[in-house]
Amino acid sequence: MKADAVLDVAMTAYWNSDPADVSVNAICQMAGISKPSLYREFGSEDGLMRAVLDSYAERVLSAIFLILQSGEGLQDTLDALIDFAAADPRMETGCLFYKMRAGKHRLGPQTRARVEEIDAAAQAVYVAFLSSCRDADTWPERLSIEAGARYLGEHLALAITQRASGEDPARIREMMSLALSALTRP
Amino acid sequence: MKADAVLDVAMTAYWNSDPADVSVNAICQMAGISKPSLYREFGSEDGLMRAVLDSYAERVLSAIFLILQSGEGLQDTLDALIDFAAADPRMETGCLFYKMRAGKHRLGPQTRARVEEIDAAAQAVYVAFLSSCRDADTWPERLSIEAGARYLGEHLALAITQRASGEDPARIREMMSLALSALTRP
DNA sequence: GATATAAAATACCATATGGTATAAAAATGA
DNA sequence: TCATTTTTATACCATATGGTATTTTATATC
Repeated sequence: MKADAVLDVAMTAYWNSDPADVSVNAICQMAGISKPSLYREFGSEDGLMRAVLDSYAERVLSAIFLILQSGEGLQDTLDALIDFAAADPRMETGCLFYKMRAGKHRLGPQTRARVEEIDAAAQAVYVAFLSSCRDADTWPERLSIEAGARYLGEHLALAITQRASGEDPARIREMMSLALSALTRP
Repeated sequence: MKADAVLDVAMTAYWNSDPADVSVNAICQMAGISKPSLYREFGSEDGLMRAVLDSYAERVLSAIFLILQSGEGLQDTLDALIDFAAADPRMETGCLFYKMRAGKHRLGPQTRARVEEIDAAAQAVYVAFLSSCRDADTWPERLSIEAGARYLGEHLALAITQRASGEDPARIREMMSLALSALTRP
């Protein structure tokens, strides 16, 4: 059994339920490998989670960053983000990164550090996006780019997290549209 | 040791960290009672949590409902809510109810049922509040009262949850103000 | 004061967790 | 073909969990 296959199994398991609710034993069983094999490959549960998060980041989070860098103007890009959060099938069971972030205190040191790195990277991407294409006419006065970026990030997380809890996509779309309209209304 | 004192100890423990991270053993130790005593009083961990949630609801959640029923107009009441979420010292470590709701799948049946009851009650209170004092001029067109109520509830939860994770109160206030401005802007 | 009764504390059980030592098996070398 | 080394799997360990049976302690009654 190759390490990539184990990573895949662990990722879908963590992703479909919650990292805190999936044990190492369960992953070994699902992947059909023994615990010593897993520990030789990843060192610890923390090491496994960190590897899963890395793999997840480049396979999924990059999709969000791509939307932000495609650059079709503020309103269109926000609409694309809303589409992604409320309708993309990949987010049907939520976002593994947000799940990890929500239970950050339960993570091991490696995984927690990666979560914080990714969080900072995402914030930087939001800032770059907003400063590249915000419209001075519709942007709220006295709202800094940084604050707008945090606002955007929080609402993306909120929408996708609601997705994981089975909320109606139409409602999620309505909520997120309403929230983000604060960034494009004069 | 009286049952009320145990309830108090359990409530602050659950509240300051997270219901999922506090064991029955730890509560017994903190309260200075034995496990059999606790189990005789509350039957199970689920029973204890349900009792704690009931006690919490009448001691804390009622404060939110009071703000909504005091009726000073839409904008003023929303400001009072923002104040409560971002600055009230009782919310410094977050809201126990929201913590339970966020980890709903980890709760026992009694507690989970209570969480859903309280959730529905809160939504009803928001609806009553909004329909009593919304201003047809500033209320967004094509936004139902129910959707507005959900929006309000979600942002209250978001703000208080951010409070629990140590976010800067000033930032929380800024975010929540921005979000709720969607309900009072023409 | 002796005894019956209610309360509480200790000790315990079954289970699950993350993690590892040891025994079995397979592959590799001669 | 036999010996050596490396990989794999079984069995195990220490710990923590929710929950109880049993023993000890205190209380009340006679």
